[in-house]
Amino acid sequence: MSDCILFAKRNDMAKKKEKEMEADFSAEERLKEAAIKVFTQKGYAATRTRDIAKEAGLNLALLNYYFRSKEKLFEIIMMEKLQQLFEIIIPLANDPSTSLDKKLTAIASEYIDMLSVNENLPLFILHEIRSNPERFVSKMQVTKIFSDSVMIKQIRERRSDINPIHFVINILGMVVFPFIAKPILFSSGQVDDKAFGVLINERKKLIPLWVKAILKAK
Amino acid sequence: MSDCILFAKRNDMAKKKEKEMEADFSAEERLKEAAIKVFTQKGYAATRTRDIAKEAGLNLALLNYYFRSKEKLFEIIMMEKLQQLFEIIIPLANDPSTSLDKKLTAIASEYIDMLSVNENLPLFILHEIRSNPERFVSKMQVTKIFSDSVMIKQIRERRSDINPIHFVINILGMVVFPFIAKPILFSSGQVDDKAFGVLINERKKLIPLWVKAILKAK
DNA sequence: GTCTATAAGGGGATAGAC
DNA sequence: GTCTATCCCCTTATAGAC
Repeated sequence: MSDCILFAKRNDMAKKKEKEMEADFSAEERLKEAAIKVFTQKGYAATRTRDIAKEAGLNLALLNYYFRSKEKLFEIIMMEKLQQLFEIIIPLANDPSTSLDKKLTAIASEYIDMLSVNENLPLFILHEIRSNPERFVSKMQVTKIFSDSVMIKQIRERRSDINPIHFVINILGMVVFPFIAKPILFSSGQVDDKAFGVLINERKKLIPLWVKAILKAK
Repeated sequence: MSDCILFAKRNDMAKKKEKEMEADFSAEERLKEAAIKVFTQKGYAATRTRDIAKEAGLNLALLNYYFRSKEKLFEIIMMEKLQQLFEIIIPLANDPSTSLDKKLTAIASEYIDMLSVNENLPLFILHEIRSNPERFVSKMQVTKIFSDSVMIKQIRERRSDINPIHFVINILGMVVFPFIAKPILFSSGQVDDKAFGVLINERKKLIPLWVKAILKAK
Protein backbone atom coordinates (compact mmCIF):
# COMPACT_ATOMS: atom_id res chain seq x y z
CA MET A 1 0.00 0.00 0.00
CA SER A 2 2.72 2.46 0.96
CA ASP A 3 4.49 1.20 -2.11
CA CYS A 4 1.54 2.32 -4.14
CA ILE A 5 1.63 5.78 -2.67
CA LEU A 6 5.33 6.10 -3.26
CA PHE A 7 4.92 4.89 -6.77
CA ALA A 8 2.08 7.29 -7.43
CA LYS A 9 4.16 10.15 -6.09
CA ARG A 10 7.12 9.22 -8.22
CA ASN A 11 4.87 9.13 -11.23
CA ASP A 12 3.46 12.55 -10.43
CA MET A 13 6.94 13.98 -10.20
CA ALA A 14 7.97 12.40 -13.46
CA LYS A 15 4.89 13.87 -15.11
CA LYS A 16 5.68 17.29 -13.69
CA LYS A 17 9.27 17.13 -14.87
CA GLU A 18 8.04 16.18 -18.29
CA LYS A 19 5.58 19.07 -18.37
CA GLU A 20 8.32 21.48 -17.36
CA MET A 21 10.63 20.19 -20.04
CA GLU A 22 7.89 20.52 -22.58
CA ALA A 23 7.29 24.07 -21.42
CA ASP A 24 10.85 24.95 -22.41
CA PHE A 25 9.78 24.63 -26.02
CA SER A 26 7.29 26.73 -27.92
CA ALA A 27 4.10 25.14 -29.22
CA GLU A 28 5.51 25.34 -32.73
CA GLU A 29 8.66 23.46 -31.75
CA ARG A 30 6.73 20.84 -29.84
CA LEU A 31 4.41 20.23 -32.78
CA LYS A 32 7.34 19.86 -35.12
CA GLU A 33 9.13 17.42 -32.83
CA ALA A 34 5.93 15.42 -32.42
CA ALA A 35 5.43 15.41 -36.17
CA ILE A 36 8.98 14.12 -36.73
CA LYS A 37 8.32 11.32 -34.28
CA VAL A 38 4.97 10.26 -35.72
CA PHE A 39 5.80 10.77 -39.40
CA THR A 40 9.08 8.86 -39.24
CA GLN A 41 7.43 6.08 -37.29
CA LYS A 42 4.27 5.55 -39.31
CA GLY A 43 4.87 7.31 -42.60
CA TYR A 44 2.90 10.17 -44.12
CA ALA A 45 -0.23 8.29 -45.15
CA ALA A 46 -0.74 6.46 -41.86
CA THR A 47 -0.28 9.45 -39.57
CA ARG A 48 -3.27 11.50 -38.56
CA THR A 49 -2.80 15.13 -37.67
CA ARG A 50 -4.73 14.36 -34.50
CA ASP A 51 -1.97 11.96 -33.45
CA ILE A 52 0.66 14.62 -33.93
CA ALA A 53 -1.29 17.12 -31.84
CA LYS A 54 -1.84 14.53 -29.12
CA GLU A 55 1.84 13.55 -29.12
CA ALA A 56 2.69 17.23 -28.65
CA GLY A 57 0.13 17.58 -25.86
CA LEU A 58 -1.64 20.24 -27.87
CA ASN A 59 -4.71 20.41 -30.06
CA LEU A 60 -5.25 19.99 -33.72
CA ALA A 61 -6.05 23.61 -34.54
CA LEU A 62 -2.57 24.69 -33.51
CA LEU A 63 -1.02 22.47 -36.13
CA ASN A 64 -2.90 24.23 -38.89
CA TYR A 65 -2.27 27.60 -37.28
CA TYR A 66 1.50 27.13 -37.44
CA PHE A 67 1.95 24.93 -40.49
CA ARG A 68 -1.16 25.53 -42.62
CA SER A 69 -1.61 21.84 -43.48
CA LYS A 70 -0.43 18.29 -42.86
CA GLU A 71 1.16 18.40 -46.30
CA LYS A 72 3.23 21.54 -45.60
CA LEU A 73 4.38 20.24 -42.22
CA PHE A 74 5.45 17.01 -43.85
CA GLU A 75 7.36 18.83 -46.55
CA ILE A 76 9.33 20.82 -43.98
CA ILE A 77 10.28 17.68 -42.07
CA MET A 78 11.13 15.69 -45.18
CA MET A 79 13.47 18.41 -46.41
CA GLU A 80 15.18 18.64 -43.05
CA LYS A 81 15.65 14.90 -42.83
CA LEU A 82 16.99 14.59 -46.37
CA GLN A 83 19.41 17.35 -45.50
CA GLN A 84 20.41 15.54 -42.32
CA LEU A 85 21.15 12.35 -44.26
CA PHE A 86 23.22 13.96 -46.97
CA GLU A 87 25.13 16.54 -44.98
CA ILE A 88 27.01 13.74 -43.25
CA ILE A 89 28.22 11.87 -46.27
CA ILE A 90 28.74 14.53 -48.93
CA PRO A 91 31.55 16.45 -47.24
CA LEU A 92 33.23 13.22 -46.09
CA ALA A 93 33.00 11.63 -49.55
CA ASN A 94 34.33 14.75 -51.24
CA ASP A 95 37.26 15.56 -48.99
CA PRO A 96 40.33 15.38 -51.28
CA SER A 97 42.72 15.42 -48.31
CA THR A 98 41.68 12.06 -46.81
CA SER A 99 42.47 8.57 -48.00
CA LEU A 100 39.75 6.12 -48.98
CA ASP A 101 40.40 4.14 -45.80
CA LYS A 102 39.91 7.21 -43.64
CA LYS A 103 36.71 8.01 -45.52
CA LEU A 104 35.33 4.54 -44.83
CA THR A 105 36.08 4.81 -41.13
CA ALA A 106 34.56 8.27 -40.90
CA ILE A 107 31.41 7.41 -42.85
CA ALA A 108 30.73 4.20 -40.90
CA SER A 109 31.30 5.89 -37.58
CA GLU A 110 29.39 9.10 -38.18
CA TYR A 111 26.45 7.47 -39.95
CA ILE A 112 26.01 4.82 -37.30
CA ASP A 113 26.12 7.46 -34.55
CA MET A 114 23.50 9.55 -36.31
CA LEU A 115 21.22 6.63 -37.11
CA SER A 116 21.47 5.34 -33.54
CA VAL A 117 19.49 8.36 -32.42
CA ASN A 118 17.33 8.43 -35.57
CA GLU A 119 16.57 4.76 -36.01
CA ASN A 120 13.45 5.27 -38.08
CA LEU A 121 15.02 7.69 -40.51
CA PRO A 122 16.23 5.35 -43.30
CA LEU A 123 13.02 3.38 -43.71
CA PHE A 124 10.95 6.56 -43.49
CA ILE A 125 12.96 8.36 -46.18
CA LEU A 126 13.14 5.36 -48.49
CA HIS A 127 9.42 4.67 -48.19
CA GLU A 128 8.37 8.26 -48.80
CA ILE A 129 10.74 8.72 -51.72
CA ARG A 130 9.36 5.65 -53.42
CA SER A 131 5.78 6.78 -52.85
CA ASN A 132 6.62 10.03 -54.55
CA PRO A 133 9.91 9.86 -56.41
CA GLU A 134 9.56 12.85 -58.70
CA ARG A 135 8.78 15.07 -55.75
CA PHE A 136 12.04 14.67 -53.88
CA VAL A 137 14.52 13.53 -56.50
CA SER A 138 15.50 17.08 -57.41
CA LYS A 139 16.14 17.88 -53.76
CA MET A 140 18.64 15.08 -53.34
CA GLN A 141 22.22 15.78 -54.27
CA VAL A 142 22.86 12.14 -54.89
CA THR A 143 25.18 12.85 -57.80
CA LYS A 144 27.66 14.21 -55.29
CA ILE A 145 28.01 10.72 -53.85
CA PHE A 146 27.37 8.37 -56.73
CA SER A 147 29.09 9.86 -59.73
CA ASP A 148 31.46 12.74 -59.28
CA SER A 149 32.64 12.39 -55.71
CA VAL A 150 36.28 12.16 -54.70
CA MET A 151 35.47 8.83 -53.06
CA ILE A 152 34.26 7.36 -56.35
CA LYS A 153 37.55 8.36 -57.96
CA GLN A 154 39.52 6.76 -55.17
CA ILE A 155 37.50 3.57 -55.46
CA ARG A 156 38.08 3.51 -59.22
CA GLU A 157 41.82 3.80 -58.67
CA ARG A 158 41.76 0.62 -56.63
CA ARG A 159 39.35 -1.39 -58.72
CA SER A 160 39.04 -0.17 -62.29
CA ASP A 161 37.42 -3.48 -63.29
CA ILE A 162 34.24 -3.11 -61.21
CA ASN A 163 31.60 -0.37 -61.33
CA PRO A 164 32.37 1.77 -58.26
CA ILE A 165 28.66 2.10 -57.52
CA HIS A 166 28.76 -1.49 -56.27
CA PHE A 167 31.07 -0.46 -53.46
CA VAL A 168 29.05 2.61 -52.54
CA ILE A 169 25.95 0.41 -52.37
CA ASN A 170 27.82 -2.02 -50.14
CA ILE A 171 29.15 0.64 -47.78
CA LEU A 172 25.76 2.27 -47.37
CA GLY A 173 24.03 -1.11 -47.17
CA MET A 174 26.31 -2.35 -44.41
CA VAL A 175 25.70 0.83 -42.44
CA VAL A 176 22.01 1.34 -43.08
CA PHE A 177 20.59 -2.16 -43.49
CA PRO A 178 20.71 -3.16 -39.81
CA PHE A 179 18.49 -0.19 -38.96
CA ILE A 180 16.06 -1.04 -41.75
CA ALA A 181 15.93 -4.71 -40.78
CA LYS A 182 15.72 -4.04 -37.05
CA PRO A 183 12.13 -5.32 -36.63
CA ILE A 184 13.13 -8.58 -38.32
CA LEU A 185 16.25 -9.00 -36.21
CA PHE A 186 14.18 -8.44 -33.08
CA SER A 187 11.55 -10.95 -34.12
CA SER A 188 14.22 -13.66 -34.10
CA GLY A 189 14.36 -13.32 -30.34
CA GLN A 190 18.15 -13.33 -30.59
CA VAL A 191 18.41 -9.55 -30.58
CA ASP A 192 17.02 -7.02 -28.13
CA ASP A 193 17.78 -3.32 -27.73
CA LYS A 194 20.95 -3.97 -25.78
CA ALA A 195 22.27 -6.59 -28.20
CA PHE A 196 21.42 -4.32 -31.11
CA GLY A 197 23.45 -1.54 -29.55
CA VAL A 198 26.42 -3.89 -29.20
CA LEU A 199 26.08 -5.08 -32.79
CA ILE A 200 26.02 -1.68 -34.42
CA ASN A 201 28.90 -0.52 -32.26
CA GLU A 202 30.97 -3.47 -33.43
CA ARG A 203 30.07 -2.57 -36.99
CA LYS A 204 31.75 0.85 -36.70
CA LYS A 205 35.11 -0.93 -36.66
CA LEU A 206 34.16 -3.94 -38.78
CA ILE A 207 32.63 -2.16 -41.79
CA PRO A 208 35.83 -0.35 -42.86
CA LEU A 209 37.69 -3.66 -42.53
CA TRP A 210 35.08 -5.45 -44.60
CA VAL A 211 35.01 -2.83 -47.32
CA LYS A 212 38.79 -2.96 -47.64
CA ALA A 213 38.47 -6.74 -47.99
CA ILE A 214 35.86 -6.60 -50.75
CA LEU A 215 37.88 -3.98 -52.62
CA LYS A 216 40.66 -6.58 -52.88
CA ALA A 217 38.46 -9.63 -53.50
CA LYS A 218 39.14 -11.55 -56.71
CA MET B 1 -0.50 7.96 -92.10
CA SER B 2 -0.37 4.28 -92.86
CA ASP B 3 2.06 4.08 -90.01
CA CYS B 4 -0.61 5.51 -87.78
CA ILE B 5 -3.12 2.96 -88.89
CA LEU B 6 -0.70 0.13 -88.39
CA PHE B 7 0.23 1.49 -85.02
CA ALA B 8 -3.39 1.87 -84.01
CA LYS B 9 -4.09 -1.64 -85.16
CA ARG B 10 -1.16 -3.02 -83.25
CA ASN B 11 -2.40 -1.19 -80.16
CA ASP B 12 -5.88 -2.59 -80.62
CA MET B 13 -4.51 -6.07 -80.87
CA ALA B 14 -2.35 -5.53 -77.83
CA LYS B 15 -5.40 -4.30 -75.96
CA LYS B 16 -7.42 -7.29 -77.10
CA LYS B 17 -4.65 -9.65 -76.09
CA GLU B 18 -4.59 -7.95 -72.70
CA LYS B 19 -8.34 -8.25 -72.31
CA GLU B 20 -8.21 -11.91 -73.25
CA MET B 21 -5.44 -12.54 -70.80
CA GLU B 22 -7.38 -10.75 -68.10
CA ALA B 23 -10.39 -12.86 -68.95
CA ASP B 24 -8.36 -15.94 -68.22
CA PHE B 25 -8.45 -14.95 -64.59
CA SER B 26 -11.46 -14.77 -62.35
CA ALA B 27 -12.53 -11.49 -60.81
CA GLU B 28 -11.20 -12.72 -57.50
CA GLU B 29 -7.74 -13.44 -58.92
CA ARG B 30 -7.64 -10.14 -60.78
CA LEU B 31 -8.53 -8.22 -57.63
CA LYS B 32 -5.84 -10.00 -55.67
CA GLU B 33 -3.19 -9.35 -58.32
CA ALA B 34 -4.24 -5.71 -58.44
CA ALA B 35 -4.10 -5.51 -54.67
CA ILE B 36 -0.58 -6.97 -54.63
CA LYS B 37 0.52 -4.37 -57.13
CA VAL B 38 -1.01 -1.38 -55.35
CA PHE B 39 -0.27 -2.46 -51.77
CA THR B 40 3.37 -3.25 -52.46
CA GLN B 41 3.79 -0.01 -54.35
CA LYS B 42 2.12 2.43 -51.99
CA GLY B 43 1.79 0.59 -48.68
CA TYR B 44 -1.37 -0.25 -46.77
CA ALA B 45 -2.26 3.21 -45.47
CA ALA B 46 -1.80 5.03 -48.77
CA THR B 47 -3.77 2.64 -50.96
CA ARG B 48 -7.45 3.15 -51.47
CA THR B 49 -9.68 0.22 -52.22
CA ARG B 50 -10.93 2.22 -55.20
CA ASP B 51 -7.42 2.15 -56.68
CA ILE B 52 -7.30 -1.62 -56.36
CA ALA B 53 -10.68 -2.06 -58.05
CA LYS B 54 -9.67 0.34 -60.82
CA GLU B 55 -6.35 -1.45 -61.33
CA ALA B 56 -8.29 -4.71 -61.68
CA GLY B 57 -10.73 -3.12 -64.11
CA LEU B 58 -13.58 -3.93 -61.76
CA ASN B 59 -15.63 -2.07 -59.23
CA LEU B 60 -15.27 -1.53 -55.56
CA ALA B 61 -18.18 -3.70 -54.42
CA LEU B 62 -16.52 -6.81 -55.81
CA LEU B 63 -13.56 -6.34 -53.54
CA ASN B 64 -15.75 -6.48 -50.46
CA TYR B 65 -17.77 -9.31 -51.94
CA TYR B 66 -14.70 -11.53 -52.27
CA PHE B 67 -12.50 -10.35 -49.42
CA ARG B 68 -14.88 -8.77 -46.88
CA SER B 69 -12.62 -5.80 -46.19
CA LYS B 70 -9.45 -3.95 -47.14
CA GLU B 71 -7.90 -5.23 -43.92
CA LYS B 72 -8.59 -8.90 -44.70
CA LEU B 73 -7.33 -8.59 -48.27
CA PHE B 74 -4.17 -7.00 -46.98
CA GLU B 75 -3.64 -9.74 -44.43
CA ILE B 76 -3.87 -12.43 -47.11
CA ILE B 77 -1.34 -10.68 -49.30
CA MET B 78 1.02 -9.93 -46.46
CA MET B 79 1.08 -13.57 -45.38
CA GLU B 80 1.72 -14.73 -48.91
CA LYS B 81 4.53 -12.29 -49.41
CA LEU B 82 6.20 -13.13 -46.10
CA GLN B 83 5.99 -16.77 -47.14
CA GLN B 84 7.52 -15.93 -50.51
CA LEU B 85 10.46 -14.17 -48.86
CA PHE B 86 11.24 -16.91 -46.35
CA GLU B 87 10.63 -19.99 -48.45
CA ILE B 88 13.65 -19.11 -50.58
CA ILE B 89 16.19 -18.67 -47.85
CA ILE B 90 15.13 -21.14 -45.14
CA PRO B 91 15.66 -24.38 -47.08
CA LEU B 92 18.90 -23.07 -48.60
CA ALA B 93 20.25 -21.91 -45.25
CA ASN B 94 19.34 -25.20 -43.58
CA ASP B 95 20.64 -27.65 -46.15
CA PRO B 96 23.28 -29.71 -44.29
CA SER B 97 24.61 -31.19 -47.54
CA THR B 98 25.93 -27.94 -49.07
CA SER B 99 29.01 -25.96 -48.16
CA LEU B 100 28.79 -22.36 -46.97
CA ASP B 101 30.20 -21.19 -50.30
CA LYS B 102 27.48 -23.02 -52.21
CA LYS B 103 24.86 -21.53 -49.91
CA LEU B 104 26.11 -18.02 -50.59
CA THR B 105 25.99 -18.54 -54.33
CA ALA B 106 22.51 -20.04 -54.18
CA ILE B 107 21.07 -17.38 -51.87
CA ALA B 108 22.49 -14.47 -53.87
CA SER B 109 21.31 -15.93 -57.15
CA GLU B 110 17.82 -17.04 -56.14
CA TYR B 111 17.03 -13.96 -54.08
CA ILE B 112 18.14 -11.58 -56.78
CA ASP B 113 16.08 -13.44 -59.37
CA MET B 114 12.99 -13.32 -57.20
CA LEU B 115 13.42 -9.66 -56.25
CA SER B 116 14.00 -8.71 -59.88
CA VAL B 117 10.38 -9.56 -60.60
CA ASN B 118 9.16 -8.30 -57.19
CA GLU B 119 11.15 -5.12 -56.85
CA ASN B 120 8.82 -3.47 -54.37
CA LEU B 121 8.64 -6.42 -52.02
CA PRO B 122 11.46 -5.66 -49.55
CA LEU B 123 10.52 -2.06 -48.84
CA PHE B 124 6.84 -3.01 -48.62
CA ILE B 125 7.44 -5.81 -46.10
CA LEU B 126 9.89 -3.83 -44.01
CA HIS B 127 7.61 -0.79 -43.89
CA GLU B 128 4.51 -2.74 -42.94
CA ILE B 129 6.29 -4.82 -40.31
CA ARG B 130 7.57 -1.71 -38.62
CA SER B 131 4.16 -0.07 -38.68
CA ASN B 132 2.78 -3.13 -36.93
CA PRO B 133 5.55 -5.33 -35.53
CA GLU B 134 3.59 -7.43 -33.05
CA ARG B 135 1.13 -8.35 -35.76
CA PHE B 136 3.55 -10.19 -38.03
CA VAL B 137 6.44 -11.15 -35.82
CA SER B 138 4.88 -14.47 -34.88
CA LYS B 139 4.33 -15.32 -38.53
CA MET B 140 7.97 -14.95 -39.42
CA GLN B 141 10.23 -17.91 -38.96
CA VAL B 142 13.24 -15.70 -38.60
CA THR B 143 14.82 -17.94 -35.99
CA LYS B 144 15.40 -20.49 -38.73
CA ILE B 145 17.81 -18.08 -40.37
CA PHE B 146 19.29 -16.08 -37.55
CA SER B 147 19.93 -18.48 -34.74
CA ASP B 148 19.66 -22.20 -35.32
CA SER B 149 20.29 -22.55 -39.05
CA VAL B 150 22.97 -24.77 -40.55
CA MET B 151 24.39 -21.69 -42.24
CA ILE B 152 24.93 -19.95 -38.90
CA LYS B 153 26.86 -22.98 -37.68
CA GLN B 154 29.01 -22.99 -40.79
CA ILE B 155 29.73 -19.30 -40.39
CA ARG B 156 30.67 -19.83 -36.77
CA GLU B 157 33.14 -22.54 -37.77
CA ARG B 158 34.96 -20.07 -39.96
CA ARG B 159 34.83 -17.07 -37.66
CA SER B 160 34.24 -17.91 -34.02
CA ASP B 161 35.44 -14.46 -32.98
CA ILE B 162 32.60 -12.49 -34.61
CA ASN B 163 28.86 -12.72 -34.01
CA PRO B 164 27.56 -14.67 -37.06
CA ILE B 165 24.55 -12.37 -37.26
CA HIS B 166 26.87 -9.73 -38.70
CA PHE B 167 27.48 -11.89 -41.73
CA VAL B 168 23.83 -12.74 -42.23
CA ILE B 169 23.05 -9.02 -42.11
CA ASN B 170 25.77 -8.38 -44.67
CA ILE B 171 24.62 -11.11 -47.05
CA LEU B 172 21.00 -10.02 -46.92
CA GLY B 173 22.00 -6.36 -47.06
CA MET B 174 24.13 -6.83 -50.16
CA VAL B 175 21.29 -8.66 -51.87
CA VAL B 176 18.34 -6.58 -50.73
CA PHE B 177 19.72 -3.07 -50.31
CA PRO B 178 20.00 -2.23 -54.03
CA PHE B 179 16.27 -2.87 -54.41
CA ILE B 180 15.45 -0.74 -51.40
CA ALA B 181 17.71 2.08 -52.53
CA LYS B 182 16.60 1.93 -56.16
CA PRO B 183 14.81 5.31 -56.18
CA ILE B 184 17.94 6.95 -54.80
CA LEU B 185 20.21 5.26 -57.32
CA PHE B 186 17.94 6.41 -60.12
CA SER B 187 17.86 9.97 -58.86
CA SER B 188 21.62 10.15 -59.37
CA GLY B 189 21.00 10.01 -63.11
CA GLN B 190 23.79 7.43 -63.35
CA VAL B 191 21.42 4.48 -63.20
CA ASP B 192 18.37 3.68 -65.32
CA ASP B 193 16.40 0.46 -65.62
CA LYS B 194 18.89 -1.10 -68.00
CA ALA B 195 21.91 -0.17 -65.91
CA PHE B 196 20.15 -1.41 -62.79
CA GLY B 197 19.56 -4.75 -64.46
CA VAL B 198 23.24 -5.00 -65.32
CA LEU B 199 24.26 -4.08 -61.79
CA ILE B 200 22.14 -6.64 -59.99
CA ASN B 201 23.19 -9.32 -62.45
CA GLU B 202 26.83 -8.58 -61.71
CA ARG B 203 26.05 -8.83 -58.02
CA LYS B 204 24.94 -12.45 -58.35
CA LYS B 205 28.56 -13.40 -58.92
CA LEU B 206 30.17 -10.66 -56.86
CA ILE B 207 28.26 -11.10 -53.59
CA PRO B 208 29.52 -14.65 -52.85
CA LEU B 209 33.04 -13.44 -53.58
CA TRP B 210 32.63 -10.46 -51.30
CA VAL B 211 31.16 -12.49 -48.46
CA LYS B 212 34.05 -14.95 -48.62
CA ALA B 213 36.39 -11.97 -48.44
CA ILE B 214 34.76 -10.46 -45.36
CA LEU B 215 34.72 -13.85 -43.65
CA LYS B 216 38.53 -13.81 -43.87
CA ALA B 217 39.05 -10.14 -43.14
CA LYS B 218 41.23 -9.34 -40.13
C1' DG C 1 -21.52 -12.69 -59.66
C1' DT C 2 -21.44 -7.95 -60.95
C1' DC C 3 -23.04 -3.46 -60.95
C1' DT C 4 -24.85 1.57 -59.16
C1' DA C 5 -26.12 4.26 -55.51
C1' DT C 6 -25.73 5.42 -50.89
C1' DA C 7 -24.98 5.00 -45.97
C1' DA C 8 -21.65 5.61 -42.15
C1' DG C 9 -17.54 7.20 -40.29
C1' DG C 10 -12.92 9.10 -40.19
C1' DG C 11 -9.83 12.74 -40.75
C1' DG C 12 -8.10 17.47 -42.47
C1' DA C 13 -9.20 21.97 -42.01
C1' DT C 14 -11.58 26.25 -40.19
C1' DA C 15 -14.73 29.50 -37.46
C1' DG C 16 -15.05 31.91 -33.69
C1' DA C 17 -14.72 32.34 -28.48
C1' DC C 18 -11.33 33.46 -25.13
C1' DG D 1 -1.74 32.22 -29.36
C1' DT D 2 -4.70 28.58 -27.85
C1' DC D 3 -8.87 26.23 -27.44
C1' DT D 4 -13.71 23.79 -28.63
C1' DA D 5 -17.01 22.82 -31.82
C1' DT D 6 -18.09 22.00 -36.38
C1' DC D 7 -17.81 21.58 -41.39
C1' DC D 8 -17.19 18.76 -45.30
C1' DC D 9 -14.81 15.78 -48.23
C1' DC D 10 -13.00 11.40 -48.96
C1' DT D 11 -12.96 6.49 -48.16
C1' DT D 12 -14.73 2.07 -46.66
C1' DA D 13 -18.44 -0.78 -46.71
C1' DT D 14 -23.15 -2.30 -47.85
C1' DA D 15 -27.99 -2.46 -49.89
C1' DG D 16 -30.37 -3.72 -53.51
C1' DA D 17 -31.18 -3.97 -58.69
C1' DC D 18 -29.90 -6.85 -62.54
